[in-house]
Amino acid sequence: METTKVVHALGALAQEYRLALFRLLVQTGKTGLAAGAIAEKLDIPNSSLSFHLAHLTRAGLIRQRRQRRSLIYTADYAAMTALLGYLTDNCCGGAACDADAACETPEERNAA
Amino acid sequence: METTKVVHALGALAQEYRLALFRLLVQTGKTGLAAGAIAEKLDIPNSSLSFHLAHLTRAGLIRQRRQRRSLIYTADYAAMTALLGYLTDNCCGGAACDADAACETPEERNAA
DNA sequence: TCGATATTTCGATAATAGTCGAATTATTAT
DNA sequence: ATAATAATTCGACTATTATCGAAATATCGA
Repeated sequence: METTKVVHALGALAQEYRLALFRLLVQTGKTGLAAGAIAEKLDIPNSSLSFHLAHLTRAGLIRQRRQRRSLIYTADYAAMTALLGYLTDNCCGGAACDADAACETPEERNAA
Repeated sequence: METTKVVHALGALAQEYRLALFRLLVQTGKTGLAAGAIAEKLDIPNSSLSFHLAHLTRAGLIRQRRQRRSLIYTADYAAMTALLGYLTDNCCGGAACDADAACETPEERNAA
């Protein structure tokens, strides 16, 4: 993953609404959610949501498909895996940030 | 790690110079680098670098210490580990993005 | 203390990001 | 075809980000 893509992906997630939106889609899984349903869940105007959806799409983190009148959005897990891969490979390296630490369970992480 | 902090950390890394800067500090390890040395390596004016250093510091990703006349900057590995922990816990979940995938070696990741 | 060195802060400017109502486009049901 | 529904694009605005020279601050050596 080249750094330009990484910067775009990080920028796409670096906003409250977009991070919440992406988490929502990750939780929802491959069935995805329609734009309208997302706008309702996040309590945000449609036009604002469109802006953020476009941002995440440009960054390659989410995908769009049509289902009847609705546009369904889903998280692109592969893109997220690639981003995490880049970060662990290039932005980690200290003793506290090696492969084992990255693979701790959430419980182990909280205990640290 | 609360989402506000996550957003700030992601935003701090979501810029070419800052990502390069953070990677540089990660590579350098706990000995760190003086601001001047960083400016030289990244070929960026001192005042611009200061702006980016402040940004990363505010986000809690780097630390500063004084050594004679120089300010030495180091990566905060724990902060990065916490960020990666949040992302793997909250922004992953699909079959292609589970704990095993996150713990693949770089070689395994490239092969996928 | 005085000059030299290291870095930050200030100030001005250009560019980008975020917000949201209104208008527009696309799709479907009747 | 036409009305209803779903979502995007447009436009106008405000706020934040990025850039960099010049001035200010802090530390050290002689």
